[in-house]
Amino acid sequence: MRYPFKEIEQKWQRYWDENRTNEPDLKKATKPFYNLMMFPYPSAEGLHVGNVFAFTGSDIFGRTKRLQGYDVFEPIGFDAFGIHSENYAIKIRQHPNQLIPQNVRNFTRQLKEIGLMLDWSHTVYTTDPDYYRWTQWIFLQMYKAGLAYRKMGPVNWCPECKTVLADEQVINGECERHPGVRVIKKELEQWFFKITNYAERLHNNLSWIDWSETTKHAQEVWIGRSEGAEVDFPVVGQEAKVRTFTTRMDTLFGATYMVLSPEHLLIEKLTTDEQRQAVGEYVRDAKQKDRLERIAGGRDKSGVFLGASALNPATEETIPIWVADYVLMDYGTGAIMAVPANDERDYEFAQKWGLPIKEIHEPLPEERVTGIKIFGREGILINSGRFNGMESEKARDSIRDWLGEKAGAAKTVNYRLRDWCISRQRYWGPPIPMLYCDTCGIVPVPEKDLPVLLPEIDNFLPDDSGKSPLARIDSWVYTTCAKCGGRARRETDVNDNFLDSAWYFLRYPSTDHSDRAMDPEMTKKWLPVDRYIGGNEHAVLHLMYTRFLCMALHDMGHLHFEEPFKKFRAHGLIIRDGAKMSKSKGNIVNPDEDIERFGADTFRMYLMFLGPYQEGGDFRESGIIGLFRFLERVYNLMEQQLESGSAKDEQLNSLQHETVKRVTQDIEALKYNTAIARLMEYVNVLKRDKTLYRGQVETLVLLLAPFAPHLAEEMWEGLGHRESIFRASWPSYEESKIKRAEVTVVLQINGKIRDRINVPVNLSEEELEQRAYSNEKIKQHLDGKKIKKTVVVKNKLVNLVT
RNA sequence: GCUGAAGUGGCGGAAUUGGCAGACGCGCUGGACUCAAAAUCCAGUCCGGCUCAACCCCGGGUGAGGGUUCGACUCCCUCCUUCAGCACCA
Repeated sequence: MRYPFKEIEQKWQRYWDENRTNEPDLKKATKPFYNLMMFPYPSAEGLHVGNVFAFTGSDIFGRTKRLQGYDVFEPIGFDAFGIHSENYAIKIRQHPNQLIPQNVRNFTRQLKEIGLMLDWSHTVYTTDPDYYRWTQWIFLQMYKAGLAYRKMGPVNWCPECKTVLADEQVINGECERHPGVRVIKKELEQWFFKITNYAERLHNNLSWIDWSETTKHAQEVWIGRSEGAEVDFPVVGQEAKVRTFTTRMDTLFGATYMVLSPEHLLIEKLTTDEQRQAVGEYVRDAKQKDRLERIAGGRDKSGVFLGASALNPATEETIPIWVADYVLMDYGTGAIMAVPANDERDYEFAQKWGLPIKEIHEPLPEERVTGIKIFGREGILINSGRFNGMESEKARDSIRDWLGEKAGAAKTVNYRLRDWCISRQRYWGPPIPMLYCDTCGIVPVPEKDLPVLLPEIDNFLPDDSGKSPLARIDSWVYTTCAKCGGRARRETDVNDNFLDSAWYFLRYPSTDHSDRAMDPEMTKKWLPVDRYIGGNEHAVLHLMYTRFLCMALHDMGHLHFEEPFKKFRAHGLIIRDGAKMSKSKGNIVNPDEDIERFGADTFRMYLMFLGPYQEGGDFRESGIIGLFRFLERVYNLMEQQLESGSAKDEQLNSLQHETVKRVTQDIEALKYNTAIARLMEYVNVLKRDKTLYRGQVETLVLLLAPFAPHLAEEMWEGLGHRESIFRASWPSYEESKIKRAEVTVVLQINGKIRDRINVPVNLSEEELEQRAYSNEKIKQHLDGKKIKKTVVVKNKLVNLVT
């Protein structure tokens, strides 16, 4: 019989909708389980296979938890503000106000067709004033807590789009939408969040949060903690000192020159008259170049001598001070002591400009032989005065202590992490709720006046003024000061889209509460999130901002936890034609067609069968048919007569228990591919057998339910049940029933398999050995050779060594 | 360049973590059903040798080379390749 997936899927999707089976009672729930998936941004193209893969994997987990007796809350929302959506609107010349609702409708249809166990009664739309008023409220809390501040900062600017770009839209220094167009740096006054205040905690908590290792590693690198010390270098003939940061205090005796970053404040003061012109030109040039350009220019070490010199506090030698753009102002102190003998960059610079290179480590044997220099290494100190002969690692502390306070030598920790630039000179986002008053200065919009509504304007196109399109609407910009009642201007920038998405999951349980962002009772009950599954592309953006925001809100007393997710697991990527599936690669596959042809259940299972969920898989349509056949075979089990109870045959019974065990474990480990393989093996055996028992089929249908929920419901009903299968409970297994009477034991000679024998379980080692000796094939292959040693592993093998 | 992950049939991928390599699925081959095709069902499918053929039997085999071990896809060393992330962070 043909498997009528279309009717089945429509029928059960309607059933779930009408009976609200996917909506747990958030207040009354006794075993809450918050199963979160990363909400999508509703692109015009609709969901692609990568999204479906991500959502399905999360849904299978949630559905399993549901069957295991939890009150599973699986909400969804739309990350509909932001540059992605806006750029598309610009491209097709449609207003985002119209475009976004269309896209959301399309996404909603697709999400429902996949058969996800989503609770649509707590949906969040970031573009909804009822949501973004609280995004703005969060901004105000950050401001109150001193975590939001204004400063001049560089932004990515695409001259072609005439607009600011988000970092992730800059690919190798070029605009995502205009390949070949170099993104430039523009200095604008921006709002920043002080994420760096939390660098240490963000780093330290990584040691205990239960996240995918790959994600934690990415965050660790991004935060970039490094321990070191600061040292002052006195300037020769002047009052000034140059403070540097180093992780390698042990190399201090090898510091033969110094370098200041082009933005360093001391440059002006230290530059001599002879060098003033050259230095001025260099600095001006360097400042115009953005970071990407500096990198794009290769690792060519440009620089200019300031004319001034400093005293190396260890050697008391005079060393020249240079300015060069390979030193960055926003890391450490913006100045370095250069040790060309142990640092590759310093070495390149010294080579180019003829600066002295002083060895401070005993050369390694391989360096002596090959003549290849190895940088950044540890060793025994030489040319280092009283520290000669000391191991470099030890010398770090010793030299620092020796220099002591006179040289300002103090232990410090530096982080790579930079403050989060929140401002966007764009239209499609929540306006930053700030006012500028001529008399009062910066004034936050009072909370009672929120939301600051995003005005509906026809011309939302960005221009090259460096200001948001909102700045063009005088009637909106000019308002009264909340403090003095005088004339004030509004902040015209909107906030970064990542702020919208940094707290959406905090809102889901509280969507019924319009008087506050997070209802305390609901928050206490449902948060932190039990399980979060999403893509690793957000490892250092969304997932970092989210952690930061939770810590900040925790410290302000709004949350009872500081880490938002009890468990986070990163899923893998869907590969197609050898590349990650993405719009820019042009290898996107829309799931609609496959779902139309084979049904959602088949499609879900196919995606999960591609490979281990946490590693992703290679998408090609050719394999879908296999899963369709499988479900059809399962469906056709319904035609057979069922005997009541469970299988009488011990082997079959054992297989059933084993299948339950392995499927349960595989799902817990997100190994959906092997879980499905187990189900197939089980079905293959059921098909082979003439008598089918009700217990066997019910078990199968339950195990299948997370993967193919529609078919499972249909069959569950066919088995005579009145309620949704998701009100039933997950099958259990008994370890004792899995044990079989017989096992196959391998007989080897010198590790080569010569025969396999079936023996009773737990047969003694002595007995196994005897059986091996008396085995015909073993005798043949031994050919009279003497046995030196016998290795016996119970229930597994006997290996004879000759 | 640095960091991380991974290399297994024609393809996607399994292997209880040192103990039967290739589960499961796709594809392919042969057969059944059919006037025929599709669909479905059954059988076979790592490579090579032996064999008229099949079964058996024998040898080889998890990117390459070496090592540890009674025994290595699994552990160690060297190298190659692919993917992902970071990229002058002192």
